[in-house]
Amino acid sequence: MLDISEVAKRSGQPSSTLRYYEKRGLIQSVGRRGLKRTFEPQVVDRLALIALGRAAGFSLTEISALFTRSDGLNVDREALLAKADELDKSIKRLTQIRDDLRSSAACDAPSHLECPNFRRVMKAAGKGLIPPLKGESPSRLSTSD
Amino acid sequence: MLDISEVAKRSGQPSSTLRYYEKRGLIQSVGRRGLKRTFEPQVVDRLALIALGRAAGFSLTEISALFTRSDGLNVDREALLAKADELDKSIKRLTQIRDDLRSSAACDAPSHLECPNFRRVMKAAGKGLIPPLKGESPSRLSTSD
DNA sequence: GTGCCACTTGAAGTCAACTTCAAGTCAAGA
DNA sequence: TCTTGACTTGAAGTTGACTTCAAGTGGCAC
Repeated sequence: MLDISEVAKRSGQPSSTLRYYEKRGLIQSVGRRGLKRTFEPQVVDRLALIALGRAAGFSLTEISALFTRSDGLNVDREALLAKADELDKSIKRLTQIRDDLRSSAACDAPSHLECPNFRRVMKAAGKGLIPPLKGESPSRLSTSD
Repeated sequence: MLDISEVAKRSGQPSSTLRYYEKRGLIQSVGRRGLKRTFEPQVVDRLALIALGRAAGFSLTEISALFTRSDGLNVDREALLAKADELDKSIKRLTQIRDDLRSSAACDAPSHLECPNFRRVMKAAGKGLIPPLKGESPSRLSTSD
């Protein structure tokens, strides 16, 4: 049995997060030693699973659903594949945007507005064909914080 | 000259967003017709530019900075390229996660925890080697809303 | 001239995933 | 025995990008 600080250490999550996850039903403590929560070592694997889900872009709500629909450690394979497909779409779109960004930068028209490529991109962006990545900027993705 | 609802129609952004953008200094109205803001048609291009930036993952603050550092329509090419590089990293990471997700789903070990691939993934995720895509889930990326 | 209705405002609310805070508790070491 | 300090709690705060709200205004059709 592990106490919360041990789980925090092993999972890399602060205990505030662990308490939050427990409140959300993502993990369970098995008892108390005095005031302190006690966790089974297994919870560390579960937290790794949650971290993977978050990395793949699952929301905590989606992750709960996965757990509910599964036996607790084995996750719905269908859902995994569906998420992989979603990621594929994201990747394609990001690739497109990246390329557009590069050709916009490379375009030597006097104004970006006169660059045919840029106009096309803007038209697409304006029409919502490139819906924004809401939330945190992807720069976060490349910083290991 | 366009009024706010015309700009909204042409840009696809609700007028609340336009007012918000103006407050943030991302766009400017040129006058009033009575109470109503008046915009130059050019603002539609600017909004398209903003939409592109958002799609590429720039925050509104970053976009302001780009405008400040540029002449208003031509954007800092360096910044564009830097963002493209950032997107490259994001894409690589998402690709990795996607593949991990697929091999986890395909793995026929009795438990995911016994799948060597899955264990590796979880270890990486747990160690923060795959920092989460915070904010909105990428599913948003594939829905054209 | 008068009523409609799209606009105006600042302030407050929303969402997700946490973090921070203030106040309290309790096992354990000196 | 008493202090220490890591834990506990619920509530409130944070961030970014907006949206929603309540109350007010004014051009324009009738």
